[in-house]
Amino acid sequence: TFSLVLLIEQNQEISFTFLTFHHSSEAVLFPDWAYKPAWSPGSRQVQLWHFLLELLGRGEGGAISWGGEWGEFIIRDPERLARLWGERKGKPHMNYDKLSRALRYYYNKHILHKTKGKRFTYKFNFSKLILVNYPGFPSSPHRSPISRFMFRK
DNA sequence: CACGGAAAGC
DNA sequence: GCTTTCCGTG
Repeated sequence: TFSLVLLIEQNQEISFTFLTFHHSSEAVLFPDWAYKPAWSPGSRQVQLWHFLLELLGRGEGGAISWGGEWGEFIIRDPERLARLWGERKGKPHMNYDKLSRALRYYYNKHILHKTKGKRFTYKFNFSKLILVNYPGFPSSPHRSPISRFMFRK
């Protein structure tokens, strides 16, 4: 588990996505700016793990859903998930073979690991999740207009 | 299926 | 830098 401290400045509204887990009393509160794609100029485009959290947070359930363990998720419909991801990225030929290669690149970056022996099952390394910087926080020396969560190495 | 190298795309 | 594409290997 980890705790999150937020510094709220005056008159600032922050939208949150509340991610809950089926078989756990634990939950993660994600500020939307921490992982959702920004639309402002200079924005980076959405990353796959952002997209996965977005679907999981919506509880959409058909293509992907949380598993039994903390941070674990199961891809219920691999080709449908790939199609949704492909639509988001403008890649009409996306499929699970290619999407899963992108997931495997996350292993070395400590974002995900595989739940071995369980088909289509991966696990977020939430214990390595850290907050980089808060948008507009004046004392941050290297502040950028877009703040993010990152997975600590 | 799952893995990871290699190369290309953006 | 983060995939996307392709593919040989277990």
